[in-house]
Amino acid sequence: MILANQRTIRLHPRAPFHFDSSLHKPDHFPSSDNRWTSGIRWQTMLWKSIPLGLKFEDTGTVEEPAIQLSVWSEKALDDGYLASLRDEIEWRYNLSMDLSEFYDHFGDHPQLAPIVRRWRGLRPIHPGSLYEYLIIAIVLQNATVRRSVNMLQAMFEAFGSSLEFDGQSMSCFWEPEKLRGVSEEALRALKIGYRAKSILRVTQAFFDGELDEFALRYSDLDEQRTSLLRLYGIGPASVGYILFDVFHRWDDFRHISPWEQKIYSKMFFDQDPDDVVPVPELLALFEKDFSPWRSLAVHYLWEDLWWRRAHEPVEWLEQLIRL
DNA sequence: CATCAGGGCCCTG
DNA sequence: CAGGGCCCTGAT
Repeated sequence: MILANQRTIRLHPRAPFHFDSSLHKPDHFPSSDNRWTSGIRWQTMLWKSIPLGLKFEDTGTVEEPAIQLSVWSEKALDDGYLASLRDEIEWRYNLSMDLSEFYDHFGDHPQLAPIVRRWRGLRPIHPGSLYEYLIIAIVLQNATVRRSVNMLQAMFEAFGSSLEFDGQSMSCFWEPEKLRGVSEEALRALKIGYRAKSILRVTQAFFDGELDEFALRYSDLDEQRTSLLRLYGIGPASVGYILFDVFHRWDDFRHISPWEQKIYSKMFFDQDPDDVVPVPELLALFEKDFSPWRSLAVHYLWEDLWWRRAHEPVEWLEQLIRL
Protein backbone atom coordinates (compact mmCIF):
# COMPACT_ATOMS: atom_id res chain seq x y z
CA MET A 1 0.00 0.00 0.00
CA ILE A 2 1.41 3.34 -1.05
CA LEU A 3 0.78 6.20 1.37
CA ALA A 4 0.75 9.35 -0.74
CA ASN A 5 -0.90 11.86 1.60
CA GLN A 6 1.24 13.63 4.13
CA ARG A 7 0.36 15.86 7.05
CA THR A 8 2.65 17.39 9.64
CA ILE A 9 2.05 17.84 13.36
CA ARG A 10 4.23 19.57 15.92
CA LEU A 11 4.48 17.88 19.29
CA HIS A 12 5.73 19.56 22.43
CA PRO A 13 6.73 17.03 25.09
CA ARG A 14 7.03 18.23 28.65
CA ALA A 15 10.64 19.06 29.46
CA PRO A 16 12.95 17.41 30.06
CA PHE A 17 12.58 15.06 27.10
CA HIS A 18 15.34 12.84 25.75
CA PHE A 19 14.44 11.92 22.19
CA ASP A 20 16.67 8.95 21.37
CA SER A 21 16.41 7.03 24.64
CA SER A 22 12.63 7.53 24.71
CA LEU A 23 11.89 6.66 21.11
CA HIS A 24 14.37 3.82 20.78
CA LYS A 25 14.71 0.95 23.24
CA PRO A 26 17.74 -1.17 22.38
CA ASP A 27 16.46 -4.06 24.49
CA HIS A 28 13.39 -4.52 22.28
CA PHE A 29 13.80 -7.08 19.55
CA PRO A 30 13.93 -5.56 16.06
CA SER A 31 10.75 -5.72 13.99
CA SER A 32 9.89 -4.54 10.52
CA ASP A 33 7.25 -2.04 11.67
CA ASN A 34 9.80 0.52 12.85
CA ARG A 35 13.26 1.91 12.21
CA TRP A 36 15.43 4.25 14.20
CA THR A 37 18.47 6.38 13.64
CA SER A 38 19.64 9.11 15.99
CA GLY A 39 17.07 11.90 15.95
CA ILE A 40 14.55 10.07 13.73
CA ARG A 41 12.09 7.25 14.28
CA TRP A 42 9.86 5.78 11.58
CA GLN A 43 7.03 3.44 12.41
CA THR A 44 3.71 2.23 11.21
CA MET A 45 0.54 2.55 13.25
CA LEU A 46 -2.97 1.26 12.89
CA TRP A 47 -5.25 3.91 14.34
CA LYS A 48 -9.02 3.70 14.07
CA SER A 49 -8.60 1.07 11.33
CA ILE A 50 -6.44 3.34 9.16
CA PRO A 51 -2.84 2.25 8.46
CA LEU A 52 -0.41 5.12 8.92
CA GLY A 53 3.24 5.79 8.34
CA LEU A 54 4.81 7.98 11.02
CA LYS A 55 8.11 9.81 11.15
CA PHE A 56 9.21 11.47 14.38
CA GLU A 57 12.02 13.99 14.05
CA ASP A 58 13.83 15.61 16.93
CA THR A 59 13.69 19.36 16.38
CA GLY A 60 14.43 20.49 19.93
CA THR A 61 16.69 19.88 22.91
CA VAL A 62 16.30 18.05 26.20
CA GLU A 63 15.28 21.21 28.00
CA GLU A 64 13.31 22.73 25.11
CA PRO A 65 11.85 19.72 23.41
CA ALA A 66 10.04 19.68 20.08
CA ILE A 67 9.11 16.91 17.68
CA GLN A 68 8.02 17.21 14.10
CA LEU A 69 5.69 14.34 13.36
CA SER A 70 4.91 13.55 9.72
CA VAL A 71 1.89 11.36 9.10
CA TRP A 72 1.40 9.48 5.86
CA SER A 73 -1.85 7.86 4.82
CA GLU A 74 -3.48 6.44 1.73
CA LYS A 75 -6.38 8.90 1.77
CA ALA A 76 -6.50 12.40 3.15
CA LEU A 77 -7.04 12.68 6.92
CA ASP A 78 -9.40 15.18 8.48
CA ASP A 79 -8.56 17.42 11.41
CA GLY A 80 -10.67 15.50 13.91
CA TYR A 81 -8.84 12.30 13.11
CA LEU A 82 -5.47 14.02 13.43
CA ALA A 83 -6.46 15.46 16.79
CA SER A 84 -7.39 12.00 18.08
CA LEU A 85 -4.13 10.64 16.71
CA ARG A 86 -2.19 13.33 18.53
CA ASP A 87 -3.95 12.48 21.81
CA GLU A 88 -3.22 8.81 21.39
CA ILE A 89 0.45 9.42 20.65
CA GLU A 90 0.62 11.73 23.62
CA TRP A 91 -0.58 8.83 25.75
CA ARG A 92 1.48 6.04 24.22
CA TYR A 93 4.69 8.06 24.29
CA ASN A 94 4.08 9.61 27.71
CA LEU A 95 4.80 13.02 26.24
CA SER A 96 3.22 14.83 29.18
CA MET A 97 4.86 12.69 31.82
CA ASP A 98 6.17 14.72 34.74
CA LEU A 99 9.51 13.28 35.83
CA SER A 100 10.41 15.96 38.35
CA GLU A 101 9.36 14.10 41.51
CA PHE A 102 11.10 10.97 40.32
CA TYR A 103 14.31 12.90 39.72
CA ASP A 104 14.09 14.73 43.04
CA HIS A 105 13.56 11.46 44.86
CA PHE A 106 16.59 9.75 43.36
CA GLY A 107 18.90 12.75 43.10
CA ASP A 108 21.16 11.35 45.82
CA HIS A 109 20.62 7.65 45.29
CA PRO A 110 24.06 6.03 44.96
CA GLN A 111 23.15 3.72 42.12
CA LEU A 112 20.42 5.69 40.34
CA ALA A 113 21.60 9.30 40.58
CA PRO A 114 24.29 9.07 37.88
CA ILE A 115 21.87 7.20 35.63
CA VAL A 116 18.95 9.61 35.88
CA ARG A 117 21.45 12.37 35.19
CA ARG A 118 22.81 10.62 32.12
CA TRP A 119 19.35 9.80 30.75
CA ARG A 120 17.56 12.94 31.89
CA GLY A 121 14.29 13.09 29.95
CA LEU A 122 14.09 9.37 29.17
CA ARG A 123 10.58 8.02 29.41
CA PRO A 124 9.06 4.61 28.77
CA ILE A 125 7.01 4.20 25.61
CA HIS A 126 5.05 1.55 23.87
CA PRO A 127 4.14 2.69 20.37
CA GLY A 128 1.44 0.08 19.77
CA SER A 129 -1.96 -0.90 21.07
CA LEU A 130 -2.74 -3.33 23.88
CA TYR A 131 -3.69 -5.98 21.34
CA GLU A 132 -0.38 -5.55 19.56
CA TYR A 133 1.54 -5.82 22.81
CA LEU A 134 -0.29 -9.03 23.69
CA ILE A 135 0.81 -10.56 20.38
CA ILE A 136 4.40 -9.51 21.05
CA ALA A 137 4.23 -10.90 24.60
CA ILE A 138 3.06 -14.24 23.25
CA VAL A 139 5.80 -14.57 20.65
CA LEU A 140 8.36 -13.74 23.34
CA GLN A 141 7.32 -16.69 25.48
CA ASN A 142 9.72 -19.57 25.76
CA ALA A 143 11.64 -18.56 22.66
CA THR A 144 15.00 -17.10 21.79
CA VAL A 145 15.06 -13.57 20.39
CA ARG A 146 15.69 -14.68 16.83
CA ARG A 147 12.74 -17.00 16.94
CA SER A 148 10.48 -14.25 18.29
CA VAL A 149 11.60 -12.05 15.40
CA ASN A 150 10.77 -14.78 12.90
CA MET A 151 7.36 -15.49 14.41
CA LEU A 152 6.27 -11.85 14.36
CA GLN A 153 7.56 -11.37 10.83
CA ALA A 154 5.64 -14.43 9.62
CA MET A 155 2.50 -13.01 11.22
CA PHE A 156 3.09 -9.63 9.57
CA GLU A 157 3.42 -11.28 6.19
CA ALA A 158 0.33 -13.40 6.65
CA PHE A 159 -2.05 -10.88 8.26
CA GLY A 160 -0.48 -7.44 8.27
CA SER A 161 0.11 -4.98 5.47
CA SER A 162 3.15 -3.45 3.88
CA LEU A 163 3.25 0.34 3.79
CA GLU A 164 5.36 2.56 1.53
CA PHE A 165 6.08 6.04 2.83
CA ASP A 166 8.99 8.46 2.99
CA GLY A 167 11.13 6.06 0.98
CA GLN A 168 10.56 3.36 3.60
CA SER A 169 8.75 0.06 3.32
CA MET A 170 7.41 -1.24 6.60
CA SER A 171 5.06 -3.81 8.01
CA CYS A 172 1.91 -2.74 9.78
CA PHE A 173 -0.11 -4.70 12.34
CA TRP A 174 -3.44 -6.29 11.57
CA GLU A 175 -6.70 -5.80 13.41
CA PRO A 176 -8.19 -8.60 15.50
CA GLU A 177 -10.97 -9.00 12.91
CA LYS A 178 -8.38 -10.12 10.40
CA LEU A 179 -7.97 -13.41 12.28
CA ARG A 180 -11.68 -14.19 12.37
CA GLY A 181 -12.15 -17.68 10.98
CA VAL A 182 -8.43 -18.44 10.79
CA SER A 183 -7.74 -21.97 12.00
CA GLU A 184 -5.15 -23.02 14.54
CA GLU A 185 -3.52 -25.18 11.88
CA ALA A 186 -3.15 -22.19 9.54
CA LEU A 187 -1.41 -20.27 12.31
CA ARG A 188 0.80 -23.20 13.20
CA ALA A 189 2.00 -23.23 9.61
CA LEU A 190 3.71 -19.94 10.47
CA LYS A 191 5.88 -21.90 12.91
CA ILE A 192 4.56 -20.24 16.00
CA GLY A 193 3.91 -23.64 17.59
CA TYR A 194 1.57 -23.97 20.57
CA ARG A 195 1.30 -20.18 20.75
CA ALA A 196 -1.25 -20.39 17.93
CA LYS A 197 -3.92 -21.27 20.46
CA SER A 198 -3.04 -18.32 22.70
CA ILE A 199 -3.04 -15.88 19.79
CA LEU A 200 -6.43 -17.06 18.57
CA ARG A 201 -8.00 -16.88 22.01
CA VAL A 202 -6.54 -13.46 22.82
CA THR A 203 -7.66 -12.17 19.43
CA GLN A 204 -11.12 -13.56 19.97
CA ALA A 205 -11.35 -11.77 23.31
CA PHE A 206 -11.00 -8.53 21.37
CA PHE A 207 -13.63 -9.10 18.77
CA ASP A 208 -15.91 -10.53 21.41
CA GLY A 209 -15.49 -7.26 23.29
CA GLU A 210 -14.20 -8.98 26.43
CA LEU A 211 -11.79 -6.18 27.06
CA ASP A 212 -11.51 -2.59 26.03
CA GLU A 213 -8.09 -0.98 26.15
CA PHE A 214 -9.46 2.53 26.53
CA ALA A 215 -11.82 1.65 29.37
CA LEU A 216 -9.05 -0.32 31.10
CA ARG A 217 -6.85 2.78 31.21
CA TYR A 218 -9.25 4.18 33.78
CA SER A 219 -9.52 0.97 35.84
CA ASP A 220 -7.56 0.40 38.99
CA LEU A 221 -4.44 -1.71 39.05
CA ASP A 222 -6.08 -4.88 40.36
CA GLU A 223 -8.78 -4.79 37.73
CA GLN A 224 -6.22 -4.30 34.99
CA ARG A 225 -4.19 -7.21 36.28
CA THR A 226 -7.10 -9.61 36.60
CA SER A 227 -8.51 -8.65 33.18
CA LEU A 228 -5.18 -9.43 31.58
CA LEU A 229 -4.63 -12.67 33.52
CA ARG A 230 -8.02 -13.93 32.37
CA LEU A 231 -6.66 -14.06 28.82
CA TYR A 232 -5.54 -17.51 27.76
CA GLY A 233 -1.78 -17.60 27.30
CA ILE A 234 -1.14 -14.44 29.29
CA GLY A 235 0.54 -15.02 32.64
CA PRO A 236 2.40 -13.03 35.24
CA ALA A 237 5.48 -12.27 33.12
CA SER A 238 3.48 -10.84 30.23
CA VAL A 239 1.18 -8.95 32.59
CA GLY A 240 4.14 -7.34 34.32
CA TYR A 241 5.41 -5.93 31.03
CA ILE A 242 1.96 -4.79 29.94
CA LEU A 243 1.10 -3.00 33.18
CA PHE A 244 4.28 -0.97 32.82
CA ASP A 245 4.44 -0.37 29.07
CA VAL A 246 0.77 -0.16 28.13
CA PHE A 247 -0.89 1.02 31.34
CA HIS A 248 1.98 3.13 32.66
CA ARG A 249 2.12 1.62 36.15
CA TRP A 250 5.44 2.95 37.35
CA ASP A 251 5.50 1.09 40.65
CA ASP A 252 4.13 -2.34 39.84
CA PHE A 253 6.84 -4.95 40.23
CA ARG A 254 5.89 -8.37 41.47
CA HIS A 255 7.35 -10.87 39.03
CA ILE A 256 10.86 -11.67 37.88
CA SER A 257 11.41 -14.36 35.26
CA PRO A 258 14.48 -16.62 35.39
CA TRP A 259 16.49 -14.83 32.69
CA GLU A 260 15.85 -11.47 34.35
CA GLN A 261 16.75 -12.93 37.73
CA LYS A 262 20.20 -13.76 36.38
CA ILE A 263 20.66 -10.25 35.05
CA TYR A 264 19.43 -8.54 38.22
CA SER A 265 21.61 -10.82 40.35
CA LYS A 266 24.63 -9.53 38.47
CA MET A 267 23.47 -5.89 38.37
CA PHE A 268 22.57 -5.56 42.03
CA PHE A 269 24.62 -8.23 43.81
CA ASP A 270 27.42 -8.98 41.35
CA GLN A 271 26.39 -12.64 41.45
CA ASP A 272 27.11 -15.13 38.67
CA PRO A 273 24.26 -16.82 36.75
CA ASP A 274 24.86 -20.15 38.49
CA ASP A 275 24.44 -18.53 41.90
CA VAL A 276 21.40 -16.28 41.52
CA VAL A 277 19.80 -14.18 44.23
CA PRO A 278 16.35 -15.50 45.21
CA VAL A 279 13.46 -13.59 43.61
CA PRO A 280 11.91 -12.52 46.95
CA GLU A 281 15.22 -10.96 47.92
CA LEU A 282 15.41 -9.01 44.66
CA LEU A 283 11.81 -7.86 45.06
CA ALA A 284 12.52 -6.77 48.63
CA LEU A 285 15.48 -4.72 47.46
CA PHE A 286 13.43 -3.00 44.76
CA GLU A 287 10.72 -2.21 47.26
CA LYS A 288 13.14 -0.78 49.78
CA ASP A 289 15.20 1.22 47.32
CA PHE A 290 12.84 2.20 44.54
CA SER A 291 9.27 2.56 45.86
CA PRO A 292 7.08 4.20 44.76
CA TRP A 293 8.78 4.06 41.36
CA ARG A 294 9.99 0.48 41.32
CA SER A 295 9.39 -0.35 37.67
CA LEU A 296 10.40 3.09 36.41
CA ALA A 297 13.65 3.00 38.35
CA VAL A 298 14.48 -0.47 37.07
CA HIS A 299 13.61 0.70 33.55
CA TYR A 300 16.25 3.43 33.81
CA LEU A 301 18.88 0.97 35.04
CA TRP A 302 17.90 -1.55 32.41
CA GLU A 303 17.93 0.89 29.51
CA ASP A 304 21.28 2.26 30.65
CA LEU A 305 22.67 -1.26 30.52
CA TRP A 306 21.35 -1.89 27.00
CA TRP A 307 22.60 1.41 25.67
CA ARG A 308 26.02 0.54 27.03
CA ARG A 309 25.79 -2.78 25.24
CA ALA A 310 24.79 -1.01 22.02
CA HIS A 311 28.14 0.81 22.10
CA GLU A 312 30.36 -2.00 23.28
CA PRO A 313 29.74 -5.61 24.28
CA VAL A 314 28.99 -6.13 27.98
CA GLU A 315 30.70 -9.48 28.45
CA TRP A 316 28.58 -10.96 31.23
CA LEU A 317 25.38 -9.84 29.52
CA GLU A 318 26.26 -11.40 26.17
CA GLN A 319 26.23 -14.83 27.81
CA LEU A 320 22.79 -14.29 29.30
CA ILE A 321 20.94 -13.28 26.15
CA ARG A 322 20.68 -15.77 23.38
CA LEU A 323 20.07 -14.21 20.04
C1' DC B 1 23.85 -37.10 14.52
C1' DA B 2 21.08 -36.43 19.05
C1' DT B 3 19.90 -33.74 22.85
C1' DC B 4 18.62 -29.59 25.17
C1' DA B 5 16.77 -25.31 26.85
C1' DG B 6 14.99 -20.99 25.65
C1' DG B 7 12.93 -13.32 27.21
C1' DG B 8 6.09 -18.82 30.01
C1' DC B 9 1.98 -20.69 30.52
C1' DC B 10 -1.51 -24.21 31.15
C1' DC B 11 -2.95 -28.24 33.19
C1' DT B 12 -2.76 -32.03 36.21
C1' DG B 13 -2.16 -34.53 40.47
C1' DC C 1 2.10 -25.83 44.74
C1' DA C 2 5.35 -28.61 41.94
C1' DG C 3 6.37 -30.44 37.67
C1' DG C 4 5.59 -32.11 32.93
C1' DG C 5 4.60 -30.82 28.21
C1' DC C 6 4.62 -27.78 24.48
C1' DC C 7 6.55 -25.84 18.83
C1' DC C 8 10.72 -24.80 16.83
C1' DT C 9 15.61 -23.63 16.51
C1' DG C 10 20.40 -22.89 17.24
C1' DA C 11 23.97 -24.32 20.44
C1' DT C 12 26.52 -28.01 22.18
